[in-house]
Order: sequence, then structure tokens, then C-alpha cells
Amino acid sequence: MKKDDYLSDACECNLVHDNIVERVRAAMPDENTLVDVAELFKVFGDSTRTRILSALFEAELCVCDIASLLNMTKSAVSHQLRILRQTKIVKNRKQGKEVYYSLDDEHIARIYKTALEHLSED
Amino acid sequence: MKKDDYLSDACECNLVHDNIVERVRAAMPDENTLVDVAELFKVFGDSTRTRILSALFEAELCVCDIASLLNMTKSAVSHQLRILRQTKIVKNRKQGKEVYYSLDDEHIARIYKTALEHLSED
DNA sequence: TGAACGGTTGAATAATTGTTCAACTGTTTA
DNA sequence: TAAACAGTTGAACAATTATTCAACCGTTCA
Repeated sequence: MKKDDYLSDACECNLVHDNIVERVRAAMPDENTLVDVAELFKVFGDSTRTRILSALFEAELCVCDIASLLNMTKSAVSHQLRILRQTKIVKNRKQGKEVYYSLDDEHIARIYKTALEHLSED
Repeated sequence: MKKDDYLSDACECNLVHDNIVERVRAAMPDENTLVDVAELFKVFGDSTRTRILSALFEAELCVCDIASLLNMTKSAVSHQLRILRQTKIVKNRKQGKEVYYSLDDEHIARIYKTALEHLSED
């Protein structure tokens, strides 16, 4: 569903703390940034993909390896790998009949690992 | 869709690097942890919620404030706030007719801010 | 060459999810 | 007390999405 289709003053509110709201609005990152953040998190927001990623943290793997690890079909894994490829989170390398996948973006790997550590701390 | 309904050897693979796969399997966090990580990321994986969160980084706000900031109805905002409440990411405080929301979990706030900084660096 | 296999892809299906709408609760205040 | 308003909620609807299935491509090797 489109997120931009809201009319002005669609909130139907009377009690708005205008001064605070304006200060907050000015301090917030711009809309596009927040959409990008959400898009990135959405990629991490599926357990098939988090399982693929945490496997690739350990080693470069071919599609069969991943399918075997996750106990899923090659097709299902391949679909998810496509999403990870399109978002530049993993890269692949072809060798003979096999395609080997590994992490592409260390930047993003760090974000993910940070979250994982924080969560397992608790 | 249930993620656990896969048969053993559903991958239909012959070429599996067994030794590597076993090493990776042993090193991976357990399934539940990865599901939890995915669940957390899923909450961040919607731009309405990332916008609410980045607003709450700046100030405690009532529902009308947020609705006005995002140009959305109170109802739509309230539904998203419920999700953030259930995952203990925000807390609320009632004062008269108004309900004021603020960030609950500094832990999670740090994860989110880290991601935001990394992304805006690039 | 052709069979076998690793991997990809598009369409179909089922499940999940975000917003809308209408009805509702609780608090204030006229 | 009754109207007005802040906020919540459940059902309905539309959109998105993950997996399945079947067909396909490219490489190997018998």
C-alpha cells in the first residue's frame, strides 16, 4: 500500500503540541532515509534470511549447502538469495555448475552482528 | 506460513560439502535466537514505525502529535504503537485524555541508532 | 550428443500485514 | 449530565510476501 497517499491534516487532531512537533520534525532524518532504513531492516526481518546470513558469517557456501543446512528446497533458498543479492548484502561466484555465496557488505554485517550480540546478551 | 514444516532432506541436493556444513551448523546461533532476531528486525522493517521511532528519539509525544507529524490518522498510528508496545520498544503514560509515548528500551534504541548512523555515513 | 545435476525463474497459492472504517471507552468540561 | 475529544479496537480490505511447483538454462561428463 502506498504510504504517501495521505491528505494533509489527515490526523483529525485538535490537541497538537505545535512547538514540540515542529522541533521534532526538524530534528528527524528525512523521509527517504527512514524508508531506506526500513527497507534494510525488512530484509533482516525474515528468519529464513537471518539463518542464511548467520550461515554465511561462518563460510562461503553453495546453494545446496545452504538448502541442506536450512532443510529447505533449492528453489526457496534461491529466491531468498536473490533478495539478499539485490540489496547487495551477499555476492556470488560461479564455479562449474555450482554458485558460491558469501557476504558482500561488511558494513551491513556489522549492523547485523551488533544486533545479534545485543540480543543474546540480555 | 509455518517455517518448520519441512521434511528432512527436502533440499533434494546431492552435492553438499558435509564437513563444512557441519562446522557451520555447529557455529550458528540456535534457531530460536535467529527467529527472535528476525522478529525484532521485522518491527523496524516498516517506515511508519521507523518514523515513529525517530520522532520518539527526540521527545515524548502524544498520539495526536505523532499523527500530525506523520500525517496519518490516529487510528493507523495507534495500531502501530500497539506493535511497538507489545515488543517493549516504547512505553506509554496516561495524563488526562492524552496518552504520551516514549522509548522504553535503550538497548534497542542503540541498535537502531547504530544502523541509522552506518547508513547515513555511506 | 544427451542425460544428469546445480541453480534460477515466473506464476500460483497461502499467509501475513498495514490502513481504513465504524464503533467503542474513558476523561474533561460546559 | 451530555457533548466533545483522545485514544483504542476489531473487522474488512488491499497489498505484500514466502514457499511451492514446473519449466527452464548452463555446465559437466559418460
